[in-house]
Amino acid sequence: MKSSQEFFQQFVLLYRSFEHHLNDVLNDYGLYRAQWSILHYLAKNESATLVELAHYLRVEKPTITRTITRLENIGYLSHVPGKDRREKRVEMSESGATLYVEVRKAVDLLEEGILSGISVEQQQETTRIMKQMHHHLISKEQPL
Amino acid sequence: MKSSQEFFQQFVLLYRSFEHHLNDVLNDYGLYRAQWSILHYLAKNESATLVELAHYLRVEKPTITRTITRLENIGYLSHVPGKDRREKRVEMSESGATLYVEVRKAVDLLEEGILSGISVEQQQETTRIMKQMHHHLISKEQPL
DNA sequence: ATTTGATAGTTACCTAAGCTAACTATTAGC
DNA sequence: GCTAATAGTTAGCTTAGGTAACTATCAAAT
Repeated sequence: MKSSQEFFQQFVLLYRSFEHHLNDVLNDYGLYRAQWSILHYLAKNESATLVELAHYLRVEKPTITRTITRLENIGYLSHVPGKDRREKRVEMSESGATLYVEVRKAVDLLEEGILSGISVEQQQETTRIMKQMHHHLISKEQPL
Repeated sequence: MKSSQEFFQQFVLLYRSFEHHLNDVLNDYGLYRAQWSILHYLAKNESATLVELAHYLRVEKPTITRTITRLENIGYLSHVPGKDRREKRVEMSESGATLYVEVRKAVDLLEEGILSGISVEQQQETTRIMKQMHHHLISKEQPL
């Protein structure tokens, strides 16, 4: 079998298993994957507009709107006023930030468990390769 | 940021981009990801029962039932009679197999494009690492 | 041989999370 | 100022996952 086939077969299986376990962790806190990915972004980037999130996560705007609405309803987000009144800029609220650090611990535990036995060098090398692959995919979408 | 966090952030982003492009390819043939993963399994394993597929893909039985039903309706699967009359063993029909080789070409093209510039050795090493990670996840689920 | 328990699959139903199409409200460019 | 483009929303569809409860068949123990 082609090494590319083996690669992606393993890649997909691993992703599905990972998503499964991640969901188990998140559900303990009443969260879902899509919500978590937004909180994660806001933890690393302070604030974001919906379009920014849509681009980053590579989903359409209505998908983001819905997830944001849910996070707002729970009270994990707050608005950041800006001068462009079309856009809606959000950041984590205090309770959102509090929850994030808590869940982050549990997710770190899961992730580090999965990576146990794999050296930091190998992790970084693999991350680098994945970035390269991601870049190949992005450049296919050029006509944005 | 922890290297595990960077790893999984990249991992998830890459997966989502990949799934997106894979879907684009599959849709040209009227297929979806879940259907494709079953055809892929049957291409590598000749035949399978629903439970076998559920275990491999790590989803529940009703999910498999539905996807199999769809593939049957399109005519890509046929039954393999066996002595245990509880189980339903399926394989690809002729038209399923024909479609598979066709789609396989397109998917190979996509996958090889994504992996371009990454040596076969690196691909294999990364596959090995992913297998190791997958194994960590599986062993967490021991009580099966 | 019969009963009991496990296993394979199905049915019905719920939910998350993606999508498109069509819309409003702003802003930017000419 | 008018027109284009951009940000976001609403409505509605679909895939694909999940549980709970069920039937049919088989295996094992008594």
